[in-house]
Amino acid sequence: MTAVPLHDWDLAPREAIALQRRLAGRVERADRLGPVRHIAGVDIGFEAQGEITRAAVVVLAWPGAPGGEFAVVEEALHREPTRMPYVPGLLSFREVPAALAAFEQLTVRPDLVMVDGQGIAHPRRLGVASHLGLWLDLPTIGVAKSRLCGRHGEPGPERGDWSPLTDGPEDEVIGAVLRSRAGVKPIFVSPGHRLSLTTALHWVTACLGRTKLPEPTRLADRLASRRGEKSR
DNA sequence: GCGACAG
DNA sequence: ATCTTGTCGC
Repeated sequence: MTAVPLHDWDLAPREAIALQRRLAGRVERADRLGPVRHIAGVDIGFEAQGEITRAAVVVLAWPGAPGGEFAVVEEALHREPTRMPYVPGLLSFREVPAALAAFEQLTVRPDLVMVDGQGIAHPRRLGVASHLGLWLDLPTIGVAKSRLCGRHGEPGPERGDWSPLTDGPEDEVIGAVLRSRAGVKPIFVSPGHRLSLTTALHWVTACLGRTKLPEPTRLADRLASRRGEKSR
């Protein structure tokens, strides 16, 4: 095997970019999902002025209740010293190691994973969702709150309306700008690994509750930012 | 050289 | 991402 050892997470920007180019070629954009019974949400937060990284994973049962509520099957939180600063385009090297550690705590292996960040909607087509998907060998979807690269028009006003996110000279479609809630800034959805954009949109839409973010990501976000203790 | 830039 | 109060609106 030509597996990259874990210590190679600490690479100089130059090498990290070269690695992304190689890994991008291994990302699968065609659907390869099994039956979906468990959907996970992943997000990373920080504490102590960014010195400590908090990786949170929340596993939900599919399907949920009619009202858009899902049963939480399991939660995992991993804390570790932050390994590197935020560098646009190299986010996965900062967040994926901690996310993998959190996944190791799980007793159930999710069938689909939603990650806070971009999938292939990345300069080298290897956003954090794609990178994590490759390491876990699981279908992943990138759900970002803002744009990293690409061009797009304004999506329609209704929940579910979306417009394609394109990039490059060939106008390659790399994701979708989705109106997840009326009257709110849209979210950026892109395939991470092992699924198409159409399928990614299907699942993100299916997991929308009353808020802007789909439930998996929203709950992971809350746990990573330790907001679960507050407001109660 | 001048912007743009997930979390 | 995180630091932070009140405030506008359903």
